[in-house]
Amino acid sequence: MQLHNTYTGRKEPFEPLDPQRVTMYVCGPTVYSYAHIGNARPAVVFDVLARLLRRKFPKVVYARNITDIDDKINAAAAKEKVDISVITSKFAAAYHEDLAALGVQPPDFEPRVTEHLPQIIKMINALISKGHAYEAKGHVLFHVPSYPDYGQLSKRDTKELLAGARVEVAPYKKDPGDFVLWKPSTPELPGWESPWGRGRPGWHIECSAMSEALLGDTIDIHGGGHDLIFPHHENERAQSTCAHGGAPFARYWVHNGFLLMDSQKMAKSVGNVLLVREALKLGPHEAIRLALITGHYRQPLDWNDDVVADARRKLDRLYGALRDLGDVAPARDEKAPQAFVDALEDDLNTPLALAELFALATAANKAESAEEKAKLKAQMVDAGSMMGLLQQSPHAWFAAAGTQSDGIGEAEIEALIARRADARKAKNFAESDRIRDELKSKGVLVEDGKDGQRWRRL
RNA sequence: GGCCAGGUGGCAGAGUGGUUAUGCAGCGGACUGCAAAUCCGCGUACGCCGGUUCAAUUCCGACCCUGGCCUCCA
Repeated sequence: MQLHNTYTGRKEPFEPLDPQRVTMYVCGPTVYSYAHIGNARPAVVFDVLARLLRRKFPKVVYARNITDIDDKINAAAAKEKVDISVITSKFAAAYHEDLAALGVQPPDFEPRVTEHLPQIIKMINALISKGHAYEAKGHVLFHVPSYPDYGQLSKRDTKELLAGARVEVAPYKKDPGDFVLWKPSTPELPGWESPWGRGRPGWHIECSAMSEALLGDTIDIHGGGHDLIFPHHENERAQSTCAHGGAPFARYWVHNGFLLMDSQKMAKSVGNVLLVREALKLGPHEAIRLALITGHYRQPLDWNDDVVADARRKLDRLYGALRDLGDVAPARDEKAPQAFVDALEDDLNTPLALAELFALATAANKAESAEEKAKLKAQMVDAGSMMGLLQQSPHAWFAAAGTQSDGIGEAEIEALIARRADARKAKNFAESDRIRDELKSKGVLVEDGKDGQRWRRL
């Protein structure tokens, strides 16, 4: 299996430190608002990776944090005049709903910052005692020059790092690049007691501390969005490596590409933010998921109205093939074909894997023997499960996939189809076509097959 | 300005130093009462300019364009 490592800039053979146990940490959301479709991309991408790893290795420990201490959360709570836990529990629940709708399996651990203050404080203490951090005016700062390797992950030269920077340097910093591990809270802000007074952790230290607490000093895979490489992951790397006496932090750094909205950055200021819950209304949930993995995870993904429609038509074909296989029981012990697995194992090449899945669909459409059909059905369903697709019945897909819902029920559809079938038997094609048009006007397409009629919502 | 990622046929999107990606859309045929679905067949592609090579979309260099990051945005 190959995985692209941001650190080396290359695709490398993936071998976990412990062949029995793969550890993966992915940066999760800050829960101050609803997740947008760009937030969903890493969740889905690393879900596919986790599914693949679970097949290949005896044990996978996957942690994805929830950041529930943050200035944006504080701002949202202050605005609503509630405790931050009201905000964070609301949006954490919404996040779970959104991901569940996208077929994302829960990670093994979902650590929260509020539950790891002791570990965070302990790690900051370790950094101070090792000379990598210092206290200044109630803040604790990581001293970047104490870690000569700083900048290696993001390929940045620390000397030039601040040349074009857009922030003012706080006067208490020993070095302009030093970043906050702990900062003081004012009485009205949430805060936690620490050796440096009442305050709250910086953003980067939490991931280092939670990763250490759950997965150990060195983890196999650290994932997240491309935009997290700097400063977040660079800083995590510095913190963890220094706190652990030089032990490597993450062995493979994996980053998904950015999602663009109509070729533009998705941002509140542009007004083009698409929330996951809004996206889920654009089409079947499975189509939204597929749209997120239609391209390779490292490529930029340009979201627009067409990507969902496109994904839906792809699923129409795949489910159509499954439907045509009929009631045959999937063959036992028949798994996803090697070519499909190979595609995923080649740095999670979902587009190529998808092409293999379409090859199976074409073969299924041509299959004649029951044996062949049983085999292909099992292969398709198993391959689908590796990507979190094709896990519902074809009937459910075609009955629900429509967006032109006008409330016509299945019983009514079946009744009309029965009447139409009678008309066809009587060669009354005018009546047959009239009923077909009537159904179509209600968003239902009828298809005549050898064994009777089928229908789907448009 | 620095660093990173990308520019493939109508659209989406893989891949490769010389031979089919795949899907959607389109066209022709089969099938069908007509459709739909399905099957068969078809189409032109690799940003621009040089270089290496017998041969480059694929390697190298320059250039153009797009996007991201440059202290808390996945």
